[in-house]
Amino acid sequence: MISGWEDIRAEVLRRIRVRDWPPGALIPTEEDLAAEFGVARATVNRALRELAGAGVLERRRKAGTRVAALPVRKATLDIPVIRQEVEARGQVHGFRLLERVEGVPPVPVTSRMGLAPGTRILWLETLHLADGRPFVHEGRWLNPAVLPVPLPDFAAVSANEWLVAHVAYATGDIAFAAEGAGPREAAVLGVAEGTALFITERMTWTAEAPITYVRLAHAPGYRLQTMV
Amino acid sequence: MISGWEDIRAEVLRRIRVRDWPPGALIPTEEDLAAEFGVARATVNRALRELAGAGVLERRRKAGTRVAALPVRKATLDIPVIRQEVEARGQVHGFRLLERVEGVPPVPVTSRMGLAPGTRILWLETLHLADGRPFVHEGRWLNPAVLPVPLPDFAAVSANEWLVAHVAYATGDIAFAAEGAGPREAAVLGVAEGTALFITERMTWTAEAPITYVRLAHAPGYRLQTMV
DNA sequence: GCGGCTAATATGTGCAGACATAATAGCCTA
DNA sequence: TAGGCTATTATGTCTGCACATATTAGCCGC
Repeated sequence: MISGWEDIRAEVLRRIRVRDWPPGALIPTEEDLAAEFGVARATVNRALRELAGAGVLERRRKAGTRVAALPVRKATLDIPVIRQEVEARGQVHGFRLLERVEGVPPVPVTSRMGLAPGTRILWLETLHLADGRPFVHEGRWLNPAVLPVPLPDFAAVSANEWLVAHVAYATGDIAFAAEGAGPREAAVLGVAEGTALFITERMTWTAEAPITYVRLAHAPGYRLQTMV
Repeated sequence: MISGWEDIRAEVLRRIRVRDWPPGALIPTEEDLAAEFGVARATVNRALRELAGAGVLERRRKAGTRVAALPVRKATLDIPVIRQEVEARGQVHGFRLLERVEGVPPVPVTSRMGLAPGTRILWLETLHLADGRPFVHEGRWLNPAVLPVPLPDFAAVSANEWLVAHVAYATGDIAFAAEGAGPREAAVLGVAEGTALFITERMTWTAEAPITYVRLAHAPGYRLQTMV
């Protein structure tokens, strides 16, 4: 017996998968489906809206709902705090603050952060450990102009966790790439120079000003995984 | 004037960002908010549900809704078909089928696909081009047992696009990693051996049987980007 | 036949009310 | 005091109705 929007979502997905409704096909209207399943239109709407959000359906007013021809798979990733990530593997998290200085970031960073050239901001370099072994090398530029004072001792509290607890973040973007280890990363992570490393880059903003730019270089073997 | 669930979502987000409601804090109940904004509870529910889905709020029955203390950023990635990805850059997509043979995949692949050891399946090796230059090296194991016959000429039509159009996919998972280029990848992509490459691995299943396992090795410079 | 206006239509969103469900807080008993 | 049961409560979901909005199909005039 079908009832509830999750049942309807499952049934619609089943019909798409067994090709009752092949890619590109127009499916019945919400009203028709509601009548067929014996539920209210709002319930069908909820189910179809979810499937459209997942990229399985394409909906347009008046035009109707059709099965996505080239399903742009929308994968959702959980980007946890590093400590949680390590602990989720059953390992013990630790970190060492390697450097804390003020300076002028390189041009690509200033431009991406939208800072005036020559602005001096805070640089933190941290090595995260899992069970005592190098896990991630973190390089972070922090804009002190938007931070509450006093700043903590970043050797005792991870910058990431202090920020989420004390700064009103707004938006950001994340990028992933693969790069060969530079001399500094190689030395800190204990790998040969040029070793392929998984890189995560994050920019965070308040409504107006940049908060922080982070570059994470993950130790070899790191994988970012998703379920679709 | 606030009305409509998107306005409410924005207002709640604003209060979180300006720390009216700091991380970990309990926010008013749906009923209270509905009264405050002069809307129906369903409207508030829609707004709060969206924010919970984005990882900004945590909701539990009876316990109420609280601002996520460690916001597990949920990033959504669009995983398009390679042709679309190339065309979105304003480049011309092309591809060359390098190899098509039947064989027994290596053990890690058979086990991940859940195939009996020794099963012979189809292997396709393809090089995707953007404006004529190497873009992605694709290695693909295909389970012919679940494919409709006749199989097409994969030199003329990309395996990926033929599959989405002709096979009832069901689920899959995606993983990203960084690896040094092997001899084959280096030769095909025109880079030095050991060059850091961005790797995408995809497994696709019908309800019961594995369909395909793909490994994509992206040419240097590739970035996977997200907006949060 | 062509261009533009209009009416029809499917989805988007809203409301008020209802019942379901999970999880806590507090009570009651041993 | 500890343990378990129960009432309470906030969210989860559903219904039936209504109106808004985008977009298409078709009509109409030229």
